[in-house]
Amino acid sequence: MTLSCRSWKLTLETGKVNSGACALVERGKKGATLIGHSEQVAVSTNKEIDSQIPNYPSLPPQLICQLHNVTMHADVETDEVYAQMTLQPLSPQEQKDPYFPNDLEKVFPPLDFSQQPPVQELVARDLHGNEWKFRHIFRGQPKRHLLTTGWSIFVSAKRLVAGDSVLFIWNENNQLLLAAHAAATNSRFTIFYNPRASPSEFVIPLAKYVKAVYHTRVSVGLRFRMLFETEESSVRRYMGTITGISDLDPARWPNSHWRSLKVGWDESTAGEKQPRVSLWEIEPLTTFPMYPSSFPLGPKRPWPTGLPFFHGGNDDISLNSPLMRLRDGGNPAIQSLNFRGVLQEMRTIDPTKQREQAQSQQSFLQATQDNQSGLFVKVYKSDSFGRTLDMTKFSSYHELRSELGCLFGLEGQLEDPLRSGWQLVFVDRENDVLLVGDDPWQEFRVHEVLEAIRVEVLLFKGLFEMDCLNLGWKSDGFRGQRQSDCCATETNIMPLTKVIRHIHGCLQKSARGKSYQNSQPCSEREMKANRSQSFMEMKK
Amino acid sequence: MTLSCRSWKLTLETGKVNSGACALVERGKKGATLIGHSEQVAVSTNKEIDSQIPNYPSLPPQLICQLHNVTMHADVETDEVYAQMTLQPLSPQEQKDPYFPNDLEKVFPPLDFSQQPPVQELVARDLHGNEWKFRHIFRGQPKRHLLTTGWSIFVSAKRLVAGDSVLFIWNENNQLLLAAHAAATNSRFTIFYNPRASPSEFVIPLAKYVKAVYHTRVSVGLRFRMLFETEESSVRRYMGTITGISDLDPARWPNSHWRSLKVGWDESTAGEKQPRVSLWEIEPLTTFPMYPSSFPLGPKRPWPTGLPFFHGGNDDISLNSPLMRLRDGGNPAIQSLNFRGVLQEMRTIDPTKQREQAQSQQSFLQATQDNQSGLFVKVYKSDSFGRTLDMTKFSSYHELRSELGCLFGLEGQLEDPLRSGWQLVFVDRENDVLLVGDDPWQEFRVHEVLEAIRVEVLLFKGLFEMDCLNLGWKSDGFRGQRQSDCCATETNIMPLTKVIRHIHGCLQKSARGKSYQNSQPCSEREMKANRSQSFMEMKK
DNA sequence: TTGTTGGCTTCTAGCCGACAA
DNA sequence: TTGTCGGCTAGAAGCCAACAA
Repeated sequence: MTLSCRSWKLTLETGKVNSGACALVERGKKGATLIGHSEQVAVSTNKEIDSQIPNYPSLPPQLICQLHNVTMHADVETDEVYAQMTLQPLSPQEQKDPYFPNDLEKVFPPLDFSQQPPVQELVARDLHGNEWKFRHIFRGQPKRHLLTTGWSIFVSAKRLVAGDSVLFIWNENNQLLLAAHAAATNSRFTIFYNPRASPSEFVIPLAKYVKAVYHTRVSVGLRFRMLFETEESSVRRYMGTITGISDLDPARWPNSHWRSLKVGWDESTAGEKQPRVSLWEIEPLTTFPMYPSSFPLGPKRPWPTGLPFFHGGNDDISLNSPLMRLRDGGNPAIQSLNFRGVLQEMRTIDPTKQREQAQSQQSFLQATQDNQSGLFVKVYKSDSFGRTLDMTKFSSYHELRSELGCLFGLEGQLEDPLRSGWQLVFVDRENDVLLVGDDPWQEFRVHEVLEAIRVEVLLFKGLFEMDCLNLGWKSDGFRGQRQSDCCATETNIMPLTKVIRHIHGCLQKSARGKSYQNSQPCSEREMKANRSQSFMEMKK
Repeated sequence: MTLSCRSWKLTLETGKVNSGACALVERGKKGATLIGHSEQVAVSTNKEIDSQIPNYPSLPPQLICQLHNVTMHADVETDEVYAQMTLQPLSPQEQKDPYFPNDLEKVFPPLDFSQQPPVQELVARDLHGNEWKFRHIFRGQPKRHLLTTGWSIFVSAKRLVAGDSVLFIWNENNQLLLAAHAAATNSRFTIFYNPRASPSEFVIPLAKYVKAVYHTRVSVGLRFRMLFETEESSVRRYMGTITGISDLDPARWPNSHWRSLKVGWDESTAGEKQPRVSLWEIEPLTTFPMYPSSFPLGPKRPWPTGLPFFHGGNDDISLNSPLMRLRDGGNPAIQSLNFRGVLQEMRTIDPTKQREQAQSQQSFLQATQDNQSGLFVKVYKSDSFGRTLDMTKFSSYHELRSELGCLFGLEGQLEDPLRSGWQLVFVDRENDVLLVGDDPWQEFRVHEVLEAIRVEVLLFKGLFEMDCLNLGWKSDGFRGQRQSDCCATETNIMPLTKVIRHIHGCLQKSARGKSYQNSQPCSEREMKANRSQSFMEMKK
């Protein structure tokens, strides 16, 4: 279940799961993978008791969860029906789903290989911002990454932050490198949902979410239909037009698809209808490019923006809109990237500055369009200052690359990105990172550059540490139980282009996957056996 | 500062304390001991961001804290001024205050003295309900109580629940035995207060609180004055009448004095005034029995109901009203007890049952009053079922005791409570536990029994383990620092009557007190010195 | 009465490559 | 490729009575 974690009232499950009527089975069967979103029940109902919503500062906008249980309740005072749901974040293994790429990115901070063996202190952070330190070492035969020290403290303290099975690892530049979904024991949480308090659909199947978010192109002006249940439980269709696309709460929950569409309704009677809806609630009237369901998965797949693994949600740079713009299929290169890590490394400008820049750039573009003298964009090299470039001067990618190479002292290197490591990319107004060169030049110049106001062309050479850490929980830390090292997969240091190809490759081998298994705690009995054995040996 | 912990927006203080203007200095100087209360800012302001209020299930309604810092801020959007306060729970030592009895009760679960030395696993719980296990042993020369094992885990994990410096220890009957206020390091927390959002005074001096709560008799019908600040910052008096006394939120915060008075206002212009106020906000017009300030503290002092140490707040039985009913002074016996531990041992009935019982009893009393045939009350012995008793049959306490002794097989024992350990008490509708026998019989029979609907007479023989545990924090758990045992004072096992006399004694020696000192963490330097020393010795 | 110390023991937690699945 | 094991070690954590304040 993917949760757009707006304002869940999270309560830790204290005991056994209740059984009861499952009113939400129609939308997603118990045990099925679902997507859920929430409103602030408290604010809507003005009920004191509902407003005790904890604030997890680093909670990402999406968590992939499984629905375990739904029970229905009625408010004693108002008789309003509400649902209680038990959710459990999915492990990476469980997230293997035809709709998602299987291989989630695996990232480590860079190791100093001059040491033998290479060791580092790995600092991870949980949803509450607590720091957890682990010793990360690269040793063994064959060589492997191990997290040794740190588990016992983490495990013994973990019960205090029950519900936390996610660790985030950041590098020194505050980039999110890794999110380790650990085993789901003790991580269930319960949600209370009052359907009257939230105008939008609350729980929907994951399939519906994925189809809407990744396989539907929406844009301002798009006409759509939307179903509403009437008071008499019958269904009616209302027509409307998309008037805007933006995060409902960009500051707190950037990248949440939850009610990201501003809409206008055709009928005046629909005046009370909510002014914002979610992608999956509407039926677009133009059947614009959607993936045919028979279409093979693989290269044509865009990088899934909504994945929780790249949205820590606790830094300043927001990905304003997560909507993927799909291109024509068949192109083997992945053209659209929305990779927070990349993004952050490329833009170390603080938000205020960024906003100012966007504004000045907007007026600048406005001006240039008025006098038709040129089409200026700013270009940046990742380690130097930006420059202004008139796009009308160029008639091909080659010319552009050549000029940029001169400007930044990278003569020739842009022509061979795979070897040089320098890759020309641009960031559109939706903060998607796109490779320069895949679209025909004219289309790129006119469409891509003109379309967006905040187009920026960037030169980028980034090193990325990849591969997903396979973190299982350690044993439960009971006395006498053994704490063994935790093994993790290898760190790959590679330039952006390789990252892209790597992602590409990952998408292709979608069906195959590694096994994510949690370490089994050693039983008390076994431990005792071990002890008496060594005792016997000593006596000999 | 005593906090009626309604719905603080608690945020952990991450860094240094801000300095700034202290607008609240008029009401309580920085550093002074104050009492604060809060409303749900979120509900009042309808602001989403304010409603993220964590729910601490076991947070008692009062915490005694000290105000460290107040800074004023203004909301960026609305320009509303709000205050940020840094609070710190007081240690037992710091709580020594002329208004409070100095000797807080010291309680341990019973030790099995057949073992030599007696050892037990002590389970404590913090405000979040997390369990902490310690090894409790009684050894040394002279014998003393020590908590040995358990500190390192607690200390290393404590950072996760910063702000928690209170541990509660319960016995197997779910009685609160002990609340250990540990040293305040790392336990500061910050409160944001929006005065516009809460109609009631937010921060008031502790003295004002104590005077209002413990030394003022209020009752329904009482006329009072109350000051209001007008828009022009001048002051006006409004008149009103108390129309009810009840907890604002009996379920979540029983025993909070926060806005416990329902009031009606005289002037129609006062219509917008809040319908509930707190005790300390009003000036009663009848100067009904209040302690003259020169009156010696001691025997006449009722057991302070509002003390945090007996209100864990996380069980089902609520002390519905905390208002003390004061009797005439000069009687050396403490007549009013509101001792959660006592109460719980005596009433193991679950709340639903209790409610049913109260209802049936109500109708029963109604019926008997109609036909005037008797005055029936239920009597209970702590280890057997209740029986119904007609109070009109008795003409003296002696007859009542005699009959009860027969009923429960305690012939003669009720006459000598100090020796037998059996004490006749009753619980009034405010759940106060009162000794039977201190009022004249007629007054008792008519006034006490008839006054309340839910009068219950109980026989009680309870063993209480007393004396306050002197728990200091261990050193901060840094590697290389020594974790030494924690010493605690002795366990006293005594019957209820002795408990009462003990409390009595405690109240008398109000000024004298034991020292509650926290253990000082061993410094890194000292530790190193120690090590090198022993290393040198080894070399010799 | 109680905090601290020295000296001691216990044993967790950690470390490591081997090995097998 | 990765989970677990045996064997090992360092050092934290614990234990205790003595002592001093």
